Amino acid sequence: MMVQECKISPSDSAADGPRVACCDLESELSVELFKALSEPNRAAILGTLATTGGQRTVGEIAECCTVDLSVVSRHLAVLRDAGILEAQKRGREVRYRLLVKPLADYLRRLADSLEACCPPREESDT
Amino acid sequence: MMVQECKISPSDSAADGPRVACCDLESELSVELFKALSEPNRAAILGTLATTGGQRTVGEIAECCTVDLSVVSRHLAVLRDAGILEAQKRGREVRYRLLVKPLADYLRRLADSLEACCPPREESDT
DNA sequence: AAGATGCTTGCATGATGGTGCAAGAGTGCA
DNA sequence: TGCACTCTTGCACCATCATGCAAGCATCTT
Repeated sequence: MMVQECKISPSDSAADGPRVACCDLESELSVELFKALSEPNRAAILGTLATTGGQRTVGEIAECCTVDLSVVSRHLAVLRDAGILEAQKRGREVRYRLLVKPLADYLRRLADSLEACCPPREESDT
Repeated sequence: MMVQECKISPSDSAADGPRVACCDLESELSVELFKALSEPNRAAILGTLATTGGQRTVGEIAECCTVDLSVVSRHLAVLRDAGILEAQKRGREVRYRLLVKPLADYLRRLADSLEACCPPREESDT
């Protein structure tokens, strides 16, 4: 709740090239990130920030769900601490922005790690 | 807990080609999948199944964490209902297998949907 | 048939987490 | 300085969930 650092590790795979070792998987698995995405209202918030794009104030974001604004504020903090959102204070307002690239990169890196561990078997994997 | 169907929708993006619409994002966001991955022991189970590869019995999988075997059995059911694992009963044993390809495809599809909504801005996204 | 093995399920318990309300902190305006 | 506005935080409540133990179910062995 208090940690500011980005929980999604910077895409070192890009620096190291496309090679992904098998043992990387467990370290890649960000339980906190998944936990952040595992709540319906937080998913709605993420969807809102993705579709509207750019920065949005807490009040604007809160329109996407029926819960109290304080609840939305807390959800935003969770997403921010997970490294998915970035907060920027301007005057009284706090504008949140979805960190699209880091999140998308993380998802792809995780997919790569998975398949690096277990090469897909076309005949059995559905 | 009881549902057998795969919660990860079959990769229709592959059928429709690389085009991903923005409004797809919310439907792509599988809260149940993320919830399944948001528990440390389940993440360990997934890591074990990924690194060892192939099918593993419940007893074998249970060695990866310190909790009771019944707990592991329940975690496996959650992962199976989320569409990540496949169970196959053989005699007394039940062998679980990680569905690598569907999971990896889902993660990449989600990444594509995200960037389809919000084209990455190189100057601001870290 | 009887017992052993492998796994699942019912039940109770403790921990975690989402929620609303009220209060607080920070900022802008008159 | 006082007030309105925006957001965060403390607190209490309730729901969900992870866990261990015991019992149950299915299968294999003798």
